[in-house]
Amino acid sequence: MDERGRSLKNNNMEDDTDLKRGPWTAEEDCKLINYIATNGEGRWNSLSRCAGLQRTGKSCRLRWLNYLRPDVRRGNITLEEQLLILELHSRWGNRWSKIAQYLPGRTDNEIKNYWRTRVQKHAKQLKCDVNSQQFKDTMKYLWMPRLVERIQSASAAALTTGSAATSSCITTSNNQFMTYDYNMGQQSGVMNNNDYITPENSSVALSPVSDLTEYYSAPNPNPEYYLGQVGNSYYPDQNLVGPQMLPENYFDYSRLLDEDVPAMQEQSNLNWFENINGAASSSDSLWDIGESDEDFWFLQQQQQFNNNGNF
DNA sequence: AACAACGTCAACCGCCTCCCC
DNA sequence: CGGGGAGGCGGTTGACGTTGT
Repeated sequence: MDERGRSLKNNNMEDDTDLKRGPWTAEEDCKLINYIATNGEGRWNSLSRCAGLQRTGKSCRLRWLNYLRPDVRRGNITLEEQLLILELHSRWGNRWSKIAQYLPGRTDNEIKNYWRTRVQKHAKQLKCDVNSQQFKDTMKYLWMPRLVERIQSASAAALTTGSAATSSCITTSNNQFMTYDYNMGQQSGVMNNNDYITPENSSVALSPVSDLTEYYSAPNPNPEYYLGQVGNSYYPDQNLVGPQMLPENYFDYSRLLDEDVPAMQEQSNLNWFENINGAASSSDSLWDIGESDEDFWFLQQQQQFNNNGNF
């Protein structure tokens, strides 16, 4: 037992002096993987014993679900995923496991961590409570449209390079993306994550401070108008930017229904989101919400809101 | 170079629900 | 029906890495 494990509190299990806690070793991982590969998962307490692991059943379950499962996705939360998390959280609040159902390969823990580290950080910067109406409005009318704008810009950039309309991407285990041609039904190329679009190499200019008037010159006072009532959410004036402007395989998450989940889960091995809009998944550190220019942008917009009483 | 502050995320805790006997 | 075990969930912690001073 390591120092960390030794220092942790007893969790009220029956005589658990032999139970190990703290970080998992490669050997333990190996035991767990091999056992589940042979016998399947479930019955975690007996699984732990039979696999020769000195861990609680809960610990085994958590390690498997959050880390060792073959379809667990690792790495940056994409723009689409960020948008979906914001949208679903606005509907369901901290129902992390429910939200995670809509993000194949992502765990509730990962989404929860994302929310706490990124989203709550913004609330803190804006000096408002993450559950306040003010912050919800900021998300709904600023952050989410901004994400949509960035997704679109990335898609448009990909279109000009001829890679997005009929192709999608599948993440490989070594952090490469196979472009996949729907029409041809075959792998059409491989590129490294680093090849993805960034503000530096994009052929489409993306202003660091977006022009909100393009979308929001006359905001509809009814929030439902932006949340699922229009074909594609967040585009109140479809003459300006509407569904017809979007790539044909762009995902309209306003259509998400509970019954979609099983089918989405079936697709999880193909990394569903990258399939929807591969090039827009260029969510590296330069594009992620949370970078300093984005922070500045939000603060600026928030200040404007405070002055005018609207966006 | 050293230290502090901050961010990330794996892992744990405690409570709740479900299900079996 | 109810007691108890197992599993699931949301909240929290703390080690470790990164960034700033």
